[in-house]
Amino acid sequence: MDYNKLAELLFPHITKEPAEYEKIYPKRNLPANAKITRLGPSPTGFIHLGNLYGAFVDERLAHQSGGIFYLRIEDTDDKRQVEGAVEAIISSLEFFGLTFDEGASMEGDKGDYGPYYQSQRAEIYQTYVKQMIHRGQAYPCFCTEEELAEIREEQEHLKENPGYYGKWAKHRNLSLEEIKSRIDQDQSFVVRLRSQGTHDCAEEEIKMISVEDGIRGTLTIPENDQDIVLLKANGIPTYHFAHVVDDHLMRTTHVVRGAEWLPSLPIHVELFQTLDWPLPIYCHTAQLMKMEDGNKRKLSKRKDPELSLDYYRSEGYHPKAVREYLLTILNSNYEEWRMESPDAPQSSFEFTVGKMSNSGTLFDLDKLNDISKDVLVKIPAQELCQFLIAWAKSYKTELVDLFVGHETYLVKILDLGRSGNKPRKDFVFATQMFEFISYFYDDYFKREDAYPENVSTEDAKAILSAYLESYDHNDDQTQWFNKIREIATTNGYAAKPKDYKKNPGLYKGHVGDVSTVIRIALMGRSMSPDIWEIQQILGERKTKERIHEVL
RNA sequence: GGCUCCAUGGUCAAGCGGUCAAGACACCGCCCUUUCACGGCGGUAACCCGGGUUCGAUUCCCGGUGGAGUCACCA
Repeated sequence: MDYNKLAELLFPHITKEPAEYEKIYPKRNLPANAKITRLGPSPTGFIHLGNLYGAFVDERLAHQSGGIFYLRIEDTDDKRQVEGAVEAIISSLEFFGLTFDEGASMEGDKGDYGPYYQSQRAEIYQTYVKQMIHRGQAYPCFCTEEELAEIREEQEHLKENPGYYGKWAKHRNLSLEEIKSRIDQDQSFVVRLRSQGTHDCAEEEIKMISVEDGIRGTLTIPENDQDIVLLKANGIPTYHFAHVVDDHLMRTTHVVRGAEWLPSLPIHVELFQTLDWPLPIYCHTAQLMKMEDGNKRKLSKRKDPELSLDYYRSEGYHPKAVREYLLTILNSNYEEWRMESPDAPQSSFEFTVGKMSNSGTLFDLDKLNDISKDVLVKIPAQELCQFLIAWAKSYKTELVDLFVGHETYLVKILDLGRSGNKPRKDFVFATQMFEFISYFYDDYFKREDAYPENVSTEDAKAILSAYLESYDHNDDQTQWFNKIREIATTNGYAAKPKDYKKNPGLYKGHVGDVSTVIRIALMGRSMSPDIWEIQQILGERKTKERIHEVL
């Protein structure tokens, strides 16, 4: 077989030599230990927490080492393109604090190793494919979908491994004439790898290969024997081939990807070897799991829309909280570090791939919420106010007028009980925050809770009218509370909870019950920060009004 | 089904041949307290099973079992 002729027959339009690309995309001029990582999303526009989790690893590895983190769009599947998806991905990641040094961006490609859209790199891939054909490392395959299905059926019948390999690879050894005639008939073809591996032997002879994984250590896997598709009929490469060519030419040093790629690692290893390129360091991350029917399951794009990044954005989780959570599940020593350095910026933590867990991590909303509380309590009210406004503008437009123009009011509310050495940790995410402070806004104020059981309706009225009567907006907190004690006493409630505990028979309840009545009249619920402070913000008129309403 | 990965409390997760087997979340109790939080103290709760190796295995090896992933002209 004259491979030279074959290569020309198949790719007459390709005139460049691989060496030219090597020159255009030289080794990067960076310090020896600088890591080059990339995120390669397919533009379905959907990106979930699991993607962010992986992206974080990329970002940390690159930026901690003075390397490069770039964005490459893996749009080799034309059936799955979604309009505006790239923008959505970029803005999502940006929101959560992930920035790229290079690659696809809102303003177009950035950097010297582009184009960064795989769909625009057809000529590059074909150049390498042509070279492989020329060397006898690849060949055209004209099998139709039906033929492939037949092969599979027969393999299933014979209980052999499915796939296109060895003796099943029907077009592996077509003659040049045969190929020529099929081309003349305009038959479409794919280009396949002529795999050097063979499983067509006794089990113990199957060659195993070892790969050092950054997270998992030494991986021992059987070598590849599949004649996988390199180039699809439309001239666009499959993921496997695009990955190898791109990560080589873009000089990626660390390939971070989910564990679902582990089974195809042998393919990639063979490709790198065939092309005689050094292997990048693979880091196969554990999958983020979800509990379903008592079993853990990998997060899925289709099945778990509630785990899309947009879900967290719309619920109003603060990006810093999400990052903090991700970091704690990403590196087992992060939490410990955080306890020792509660105020250090996240970026000063030294992230290491070796500290990553390699079993699936269950996504834990409780934990996220808890972490979120700790994160939010440290954010100044002023900043929280801006955060709430930005959130409302995107996801809750009816609240915008409530906030904008009344920032001072909002800031006061958000700052309630947060000073001192035991600040309240009431806030978790925007939706919840607004719910929590909603009683400050008449349109959203509602009375939900009932008076305590030990307080009769008559007593409640008596307490409230006495409260209204003695109310002086200028009282300081102590004066105000002394009045409450008086009201408690005159109505048969203990002025101090301890008195009540000592002699429960002497009282109907204690001062706490009295304040609860007032609290419910004012806020509509039995849980809230300090009543006096709330009244100061609410103002005298509104305070009195609300008491009046229930009398 | 083949292949691969994984296996410590409900969840996340330290551990790397000898520990009373950390810690965090959740849960429960107590304290603080005018409510709810916050905070403090305490509590319930774990090494999948069976063989080895060893003076000694959660830790190393083998075999089960269980879970997950993957077997496309999708990534």
